[in-house]
Amino acid sequence: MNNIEKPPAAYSISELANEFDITTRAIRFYDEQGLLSSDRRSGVRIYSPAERIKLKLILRGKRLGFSLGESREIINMYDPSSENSKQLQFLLDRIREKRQQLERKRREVNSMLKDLNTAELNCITALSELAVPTRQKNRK
Amino acid sequence: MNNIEKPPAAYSISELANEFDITTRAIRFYDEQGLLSSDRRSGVRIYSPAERIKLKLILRGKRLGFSLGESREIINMYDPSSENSKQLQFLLDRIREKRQQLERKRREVNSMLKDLNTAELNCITALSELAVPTRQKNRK
DNA sequence: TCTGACGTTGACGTTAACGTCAATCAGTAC
DNA sequence: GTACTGATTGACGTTAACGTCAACGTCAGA
Repeated sequence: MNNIEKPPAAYSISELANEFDITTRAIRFYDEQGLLSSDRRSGVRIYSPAERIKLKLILRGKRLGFSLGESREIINMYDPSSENSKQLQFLLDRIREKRQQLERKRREVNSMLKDLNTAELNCITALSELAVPTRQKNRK
Repeated sequence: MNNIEKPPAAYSISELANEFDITTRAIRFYDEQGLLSSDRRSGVRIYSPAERIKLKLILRGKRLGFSLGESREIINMYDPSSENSKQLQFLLDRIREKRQQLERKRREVNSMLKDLNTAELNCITALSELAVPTRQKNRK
C-alpha cells in the first residue's frame, strides 16, 4: 500500500478558506460574483478541484494588482468555449493585450528589484560606516 | 546653441497630471496623505523633479498591486535618513522583506505569462481547425 | 477692470471588495 | 430529543482611493 495523499475530489468552503488563508465570506463573494461556481449538496456549497484552481488564479491576480473583473476575464481566456471565428479572434486579441500588461509588470518588478538592491547597498554602507567610524576614513 | 530639452526644475500639478494621465485630485490626495511634499508659491503647489519621481514610484507600485501605504514605505527605503544602527538594521530587514514579495510577484507574472501562452495556442489551434474543418482531419 | 484659466480647500459621494452580525437550517454526537 | 458544529442568506457597515461639486483666490492678458 502507498501513503501518497490523494487530492480530494471536492472541497468545502472552509477547507478552501483555510488553505488559502482567506475568509469564507470572500469565497462566497466570489461565488456571488460568478467568479466561482459551486455544486450544492442540500444548500451547502461544494467546490471541485477546477474551482479550487480558479480560486488560486483569482488570488494570484489580486497580488499582481488585477481587479476581480480582470481576473474573471483572464480565467475565461483559458477555455475556448466560444465556437465561432469572430469570438476566437477577439479572444486572441485580448490574450495578447493581457500579455502586454504582464510584460510591463515584469519590467516594473525587475526595475523595482534593482532599486531595492541599491537601497540595500546604501543601507549596508551606512551601517558599516557606523560600525567603524574612524578607521581609514579620509575626510577632506 | 543646442536644442536639447532641459528637464524642468519644477512642475505644476496639472503638468504632472497630464504627464501621468491621472487627475489633479489624485495628486492632491497623495499630497494630503504625505506621499508627496510640495512647495507653495502663494498657496499653489509646486513639485520638484524628486517629487515627480516619487509620483512615478507610487503609480508603478499601484500597477503591481501595492497599496499607497506600501508605496510610501518603499519610497522611504530610498533615503537612509535614519542615523542609528538599530533603525538601519530594521530598514534592511524590511528591504529584504519587500524583495521576497517582489520575487514572488515575478514568479507569478512569469507563471501567468506561461498560462497565457498555452491559452493562445489553444485559441490558435481552435481557429485553424475552424478555418480548415474537413481537410486531412482523421476522426475515429 | 473684467474675464478666463488655473489653482485652492472643504465636504460629501462613490466603487470595489469584502467584514460583521443576525436569524436560520442541516447533519452529527451524545 | 438536545446540543453542537458548520453552513446558509440577507442586510448593513467599512476601508481605500479617489470623484464631484461648490465656493473662493490669483494672476496674466485684452
